[in-house]
Amino acid sequence: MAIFRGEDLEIYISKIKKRLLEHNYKLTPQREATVKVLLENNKKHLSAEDTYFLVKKKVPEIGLATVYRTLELLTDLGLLYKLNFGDGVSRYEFNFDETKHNHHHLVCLNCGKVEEIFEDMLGFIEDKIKRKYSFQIVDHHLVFNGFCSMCKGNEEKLSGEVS
Amino acid sequence: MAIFRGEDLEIYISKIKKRLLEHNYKLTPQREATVKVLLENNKKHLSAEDTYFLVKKKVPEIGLATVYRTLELLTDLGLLYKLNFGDGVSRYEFNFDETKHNHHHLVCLNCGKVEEIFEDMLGFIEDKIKRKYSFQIVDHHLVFNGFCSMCKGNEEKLSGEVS
DNA sequence: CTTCTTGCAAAGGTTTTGCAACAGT
DNA sequence: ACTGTTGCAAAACCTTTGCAAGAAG
Repeated sequence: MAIFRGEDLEIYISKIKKRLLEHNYKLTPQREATVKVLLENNKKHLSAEDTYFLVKKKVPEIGLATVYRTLELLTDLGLLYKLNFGDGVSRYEFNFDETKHNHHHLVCLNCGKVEEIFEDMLGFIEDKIKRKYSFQIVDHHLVFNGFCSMCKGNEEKLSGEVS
Repeated sequence: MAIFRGEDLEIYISKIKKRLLEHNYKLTPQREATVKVLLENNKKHLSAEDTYFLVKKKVPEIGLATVYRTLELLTDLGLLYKLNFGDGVSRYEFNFDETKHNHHHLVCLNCGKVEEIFEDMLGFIEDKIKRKYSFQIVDHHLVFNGFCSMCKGNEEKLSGEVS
């Protein structure tokens, strides 16, 4: 998925505006700035506070609560995906193909880096689950924890640690 | 994985005691009661507070902080697995086979029920990730969101909701 | 003794909410 | 006017931490 800038960004924002209007919500300057920040930094999995500080550069008077409310709104509309990597904060990324959230995350236990991989390898698993458990799958969330290529080899000094 | 009670429970607790002692920790009455509660309710994915109230029945004077500290300790020792279903609290379950966390969760978007499925279907995916991304996998966490067999058919009245 | 452990209370950090003011239609 | 939206501050919420007292070897 390409990074959004320039015209692409404007096109995507107008799509979002349309979607908001369909639900009787407005694309206010605060919301637009938030959306832009999220689109421009989509691979960084921004937290609410990350987003807040970046939006503040565009709209200095914005409040943190507004960012939270915008994130919640966009998530409820299915435009954003709320992620949790276990670090105590929710992180967000755009859900470009709203029907399928077909990528996964590799979270390094040492440096904390989050790498995205864009392969939906779960098709056959989903089919099996649908059949076997009568469960209608809407989305999935797959996280692999381990050691990234840079940190590999350092895990010995970590594995024995107990808090 | 069988539910633990009676003798099985005692055997498992003595294993845990041994593990704690290896790391110079004691199996105090508070810790033992916490472990018992977790073992007796392992399928319920208890939160810290859930656990606290259940432990309080056995050891009324226990404090919430002690439960948190016990959960952290057991998690650090690899005996517990800390789960996050996106509802704002951490939940815990025993990690019986400590080498592999090979089951997944089906979380219903309507009733919130969490169903466990005990199939590790990710072997070939892990192999691919190891090769392609030079990522050393330690664990994985797979959650499917959707509608359980009981709630299927009710999703229409939910899908349009916005907060 | 010495070290680990506990309970309580306080603090920490993230997220939500109440409310009066504001904006757009 | 009416409804949605905002910023601020306060509250709510989960979790962690400081500390003096307690327990165990």
